[in-house]
Order: sequence, then structure tokens, then C-alpha cells
Amino acid sequence: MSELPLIFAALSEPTRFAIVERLMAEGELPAGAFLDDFDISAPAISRHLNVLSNAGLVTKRVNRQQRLYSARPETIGVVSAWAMGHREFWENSLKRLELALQQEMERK
Amino acid sequence: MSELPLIFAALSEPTRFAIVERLMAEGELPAGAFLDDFDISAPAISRHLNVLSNAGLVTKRVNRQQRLYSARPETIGVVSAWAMGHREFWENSLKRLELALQQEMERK
DNA sequence: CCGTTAATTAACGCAACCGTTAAATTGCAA
DNA sequence: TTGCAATTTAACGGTTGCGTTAATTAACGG
Repeated sequence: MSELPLIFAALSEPTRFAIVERLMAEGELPAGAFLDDFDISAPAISRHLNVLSNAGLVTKRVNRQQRLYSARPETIGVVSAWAMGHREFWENSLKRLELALQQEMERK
Repeated sequence: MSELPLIFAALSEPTRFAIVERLMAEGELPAGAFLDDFDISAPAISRHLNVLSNAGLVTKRVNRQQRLYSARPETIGVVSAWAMGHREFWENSLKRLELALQQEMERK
């Protein structure tokens, strides 16, 4: 029984993906902080945050009128652990990918 | 422009996730190889393989009557690279997770 | 050729997903 | 208590996703 499909489902929605990225970069933020990032209503944001919470990707903390959300490192770690578990499968390809990127950088 | 949500969407479906896992473990397999793994029809399998192909997770090769599918290391590498790009965010948590797992193993 | 095997495409139904607006909840502040 | 601010819940509608069966394509084997 793997929770990965649930995690992937939560991250498959571009708005939710962006929310998680921002939370990882900036740390704890109130729900309202995402209203300016996307052209969707507050209820839509709220539901996205709830989906992320159900997948274990964020936690909620109440402070005064605000609901403060944070990304959960453990769950991002689960994704990482899955990828690392298949490292032998993709590592050669990734080396080539990194090399290509590096050469691309140097060429500029 | 990130292709990650598309990749995550493809992996969010348990059947597709299992298909990718098997292809990574066993290498190239014909479409029919997955018929016994799940309780769904051949057309359903075919559509799942097409979704995986559109996300860049598998490639198709024709040989006689068979369509042989393989997992694409580069795309798994993209997921890995994303997780590694946020390593500083989750690494401490992952260490604790590994430690807990290790202690769990030793306790048995 | 003919029948079988392997797989896909077509057509359809149902459930889930994601958006909206309106209403409800909760805390704060005048 | 009145009202505002922050967020969620309720109710509804359109689109997408995933399954089915039936039909089609393509290649092989007698």
C-alpha cells in the first residue's frame, strides 16, 4: 500500500503544485497569501489547500483569524525516497542530462 | 514551464503507477503483459499506456504484432531532480524518517 | 485465404474534479 | 452589538477521467 499516487494526484494540479513550491521556498503562509498568485476565488484556494492537507503535503495551524499553512518535509521526502529507490534505473540518464545542461550553460 | 504536473498526473493513477514500477523493474514489456496484473480490459490498459507515453514516462517500440513498452529514465530523473532541488527542505526530516525505519527494523 | 493473436480506436455512461456564487463560521475591533 | 476580515462549507454546473463493449487494424501461422 503506497501513498504515492495520492501525493502525485495532489501535485498534479498546477495551482496546487505552485502552492507547495511557494510554501517550501517561503515557509509558513496564510491561506490568503495565494489569492494574488492565481485567478481563482478564495473557496477554490481553500479546497486546494484541503486536498494538499489530505495528501499529507501541508499542515494547518490556526492563529487569530488566519489559517497558516506549511509544507511537510516528510511527504516531500517520501517522493524523494521513491525516486532514490529507483536511482540505479535513471542515474545514467540523469548524468547525461546534467552534462547536457552544463554544456548548455558554458556555451552561453 | 514545468512538465512536472503532467508527470505527476500520469503517476497519480494506481494502475499506471504499478505499470511504471514493473517496467522499471523488469525492463521492456509488451502491452499484453499487464493484462493479468489488473482486473481491467485491454483497451483500458492501452489507454493507460498512452497517458504514460504522453507524459514522457514510457516509450513504445513495434515488433511484429507486439507493442513493446519501456520506462524512460530521463523522466523519472526529472522527478528525482525536482526532489533533489528541494533537498535542503526535506533532508533533516528524511534523516529522522530513515532513523525511525532503522530502529523499527532492529526492534524485530 | 482464413482464423487467431495483439493491440488500438470508437462510442458511450458514470463518477470525480474544479470552478463558481452564496451562505456560514470565527475572531477581532470599534 | 455591530460590523469587518479571513476562511471555510454548501450547492450547483461543466469538463475530464476511467471503465465498459463493439468494431477496427495489422501481423502471424496453417
